[in-house]
Amino acid sequence: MNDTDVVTAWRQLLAQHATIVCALERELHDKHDLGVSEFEVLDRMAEGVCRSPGGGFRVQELAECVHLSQSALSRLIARLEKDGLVVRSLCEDDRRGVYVSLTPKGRDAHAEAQPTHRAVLGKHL
Amino acid sequence: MNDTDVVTAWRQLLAQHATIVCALERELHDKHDLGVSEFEVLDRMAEGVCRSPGGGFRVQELAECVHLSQSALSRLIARLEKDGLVVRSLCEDDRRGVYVSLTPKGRDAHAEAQPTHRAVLGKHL
DNA sequence: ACGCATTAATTGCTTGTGCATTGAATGCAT
DNA sequence: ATGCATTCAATGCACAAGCAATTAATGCGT
Repeated sequence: MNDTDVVTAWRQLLAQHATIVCALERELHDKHDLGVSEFEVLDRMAEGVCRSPGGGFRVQELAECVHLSQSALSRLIARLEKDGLVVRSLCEDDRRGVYVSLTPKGRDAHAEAQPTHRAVLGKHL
Repeated sequence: MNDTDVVTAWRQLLAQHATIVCALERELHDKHDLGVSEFEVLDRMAEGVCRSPGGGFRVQELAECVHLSQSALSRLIARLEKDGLVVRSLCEDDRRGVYVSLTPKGRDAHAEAQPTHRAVLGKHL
């Protein structure tokens, strides 16, 4: 792959990313009052990946899932918690850590938003 | 393409984007004191696309090129101008607008950074 | 048992971004 | 010529993200 091709591919990636993120941001925010990162976190949690043996999700793991820094995730979780979509609980076996879990309300919010999310992706991929 | 495939593709896109942007940000900032968006703008200008007949580049056009809002571009141009990499000049035929042009220093900065940029892309694509 | 490096998460601070607004210039219709 | 909607760029404002420092808990070595 020569330089020109690489740059072309990169720009295509940038363009596609920008288009989709922008569309998702708009739709998710307007219809469900959720940001893209917020939905992505709810989505991972609803799926159950990143689940720790204890039954909750560790902030660190979620951060890696959605490609955010741990500080960004910490605040994102705080926002979700303020809206009642997740709860933080102490984890017994390592009291430095926190378990984050979906509330029923969070599960509902995700279930409502998922079709919108899929629809936007479907349209653009 | 079913839902699962779409989501898989989307996550792959997100992951790739995150990885590359992160790597670029680090390398460009450390070695050339440039952000990714800043470089992208310099790159487009050095290429000469988005060039207006007047000889400069309009803010609006550059904004579309790099997928940023008009206001973000305005401030980005201001940063580049502060560093002496571009200059703003009045455009005669439409005095609402401005022409942005690369300075020799800006051209040099781009020429220095481009290999780094290409190298990172090459490694990840 | 004690210190010390390490790890988890939060918080202070700075910066970049988008939306909405503003100010200036344009051009079109009357 | 005058008014009015439109367009270009800049700015006020709010907010999300990263880095660095902080706090708390863990565990490893001696």
